[in-house]
Amino acid sequence: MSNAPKKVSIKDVARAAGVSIASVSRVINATPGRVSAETRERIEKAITELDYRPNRIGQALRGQMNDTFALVISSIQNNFYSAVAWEIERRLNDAGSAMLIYNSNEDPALQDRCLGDLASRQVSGVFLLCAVDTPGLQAAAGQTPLLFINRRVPSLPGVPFVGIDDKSAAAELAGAVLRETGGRIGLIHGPSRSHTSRVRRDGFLETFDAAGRRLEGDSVVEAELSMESGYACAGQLLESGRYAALICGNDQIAYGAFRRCRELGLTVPSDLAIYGFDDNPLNQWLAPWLNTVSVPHLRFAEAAVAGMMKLVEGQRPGDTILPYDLVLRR
Amino acid sequence: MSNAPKKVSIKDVARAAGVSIASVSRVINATPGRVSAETRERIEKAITELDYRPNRIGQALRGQMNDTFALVISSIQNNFYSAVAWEIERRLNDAGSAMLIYNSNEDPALQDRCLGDLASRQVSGVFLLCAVDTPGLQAAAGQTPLLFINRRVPSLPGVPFVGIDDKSAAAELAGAVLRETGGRIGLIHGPSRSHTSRVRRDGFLETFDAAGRRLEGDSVVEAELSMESGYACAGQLLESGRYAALICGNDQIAYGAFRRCRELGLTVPSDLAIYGFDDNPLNQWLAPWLNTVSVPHLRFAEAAVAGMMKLVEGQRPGDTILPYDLVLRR
DNA sequence: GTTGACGAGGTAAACGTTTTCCGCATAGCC
DNA sequence: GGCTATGCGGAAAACGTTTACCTCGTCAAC
Repeated sequence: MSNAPKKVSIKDVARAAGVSIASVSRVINATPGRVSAETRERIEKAITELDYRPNRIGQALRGQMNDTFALVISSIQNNFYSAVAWEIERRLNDAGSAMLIYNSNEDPALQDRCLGDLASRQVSGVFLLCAVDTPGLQAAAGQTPLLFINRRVPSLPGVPFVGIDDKSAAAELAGAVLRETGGRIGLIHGPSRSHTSRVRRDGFLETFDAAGRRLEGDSVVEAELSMESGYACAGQLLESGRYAALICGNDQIAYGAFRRCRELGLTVPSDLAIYGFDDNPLNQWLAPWLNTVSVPHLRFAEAAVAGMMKLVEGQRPGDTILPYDLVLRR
Repeated sequence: MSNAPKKVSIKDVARAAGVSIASVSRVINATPGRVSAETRERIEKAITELDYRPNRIGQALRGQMNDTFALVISSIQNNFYSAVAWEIERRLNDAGSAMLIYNSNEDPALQDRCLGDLASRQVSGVFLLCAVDTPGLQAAAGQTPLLFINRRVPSLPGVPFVGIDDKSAAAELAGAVLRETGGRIGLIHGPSRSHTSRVRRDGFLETFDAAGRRLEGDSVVEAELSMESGYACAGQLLESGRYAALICGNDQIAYGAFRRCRELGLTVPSDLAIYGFDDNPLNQWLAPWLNTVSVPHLRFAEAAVAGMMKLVEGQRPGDTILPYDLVLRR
């Protein structure tokens, strides 16, 4: 404890090697052709002997850069988001960068607090895993490289986006529902505040309309993207009658619906089929009853990191629309 | 994009208010009795007008402190760990701090890479959510405030710990198993490399011994703390005979075992009961069949943050042993 | 022998803060 | 009026880097 061994700085290395700090810096940064082989060797020896590691704070202050990224996630409970977050972390770490993490909880004020905090930390870039449109977001857009994942904010078309074609995925899932059931269909979609949720909802509804099986108004309800809300909305729906299938705006909502069905004595999927969206990696272990759209979270992370790297180099990457898969479990 | 509006620094505020940067700093830090009310007011006006926020990098460089903490988590897949992590993040954010996150994946080399990276980032403290004993950990212990959560490292008794009494929890759970089943019992415990896993295993085995129902050697297998490993080990166990109950080292293992049972045509819990450990918050939604020990993840986070705050203030908080609950679902 | 180029390495400024030290008034005291 | 105490505020050093600029040899070319 206490008497911490003094941190070793570039000065100590310079002194140990008998050179100036400039030369040490040149060795660290592998500046080409500025230091002789013999001096370089001496410095490297001193570095390993002292176990010196350049202080990132000093580097950041001087170079305005940080090798630190931030990820703002809108729902800590959503395991699909977690999975994406972790994959991003892994890739950033492999690249020698670190990741700050913030939860915005879909709350505009909280999101802005996060973004403000970030600004004062000089991060190199920010991943937004489902952002909401706020003044703070608009302000941040001019200051820091931003990248949207899974949900875009229409008022910021210049910010690159990584996601899937939600509309067509929703339409395909709706097609599968139509094929597999002739009974009554319920829809619990996400909040219309979210662009992605709106697009999915429209994909579902338009497909049903086109097939001549328009959903009645009381078969469609709006939920938050949470298990609790799915539970509540499923209860509301199911007390007004029998359903053959429930389509949910994402897997979290589906989990809530599942619990409600169980409590009502309904067996899934024999009494009623449940459809979700995202394909949480946990599903194959715990939710074999869930039909869903598999969104490739690994490729999300990959594309997001690649896009961010371009961004920090000053390029302007385009949007990345990834393929998805229908997962129909019986 | 590009032409980013120049960041506003303390100098700009000083110029705008017609004072020196020292005075601005005094206002920011609320240094008592060093600046007159009228000057303070002028400075505060300039601050809000320019929307100035002190640069944390500069502050960190000067003050050797960062208001940034790190959390190293050993398994990204474990939702219980995620839940704890998120609760810590929330509390740190409320306190105006940020959280860097790292995944060690139970890999000693990866953990040491994380700790090395952390050292160069001058973090204020590190939460270790299930650490493994490595040279890098020993080195970090002298440099930075450390706090163990859920798993201690016996060779570092000086580092505070937040957790439960795993031995007695395991014994209680084993007692419940004995009470509820007269059939054959299998145990899939965690890796003996982990102190916590060893303690839990001993708690189980000693209770069975004491009750005169010693488990035969082939009813006990060692798994990693993952669903995949639980799946594999459950397969190994179940091919050697029928079991009335399977006790798993944690919930992740139990999920894997559940999937194996399902694939073997066994119904849980009527054909066979499954017992886990941790009580992942998801269980109440997706795993109503799972008996487990409920570890209070909110209080973990609370105690961990409180302990860390003491640590950064130079105090030496003691270990925190929290209460647990048996969750027996029928 | 003078010049120029080039290679190696040092000096010092700059990044944005905090904090120590100092100076300048004003006020209070004799 | 001279003295000190006090309150306010500025100057500058320091934190650990990077990098633009400079200096000093050495060597080749004329």
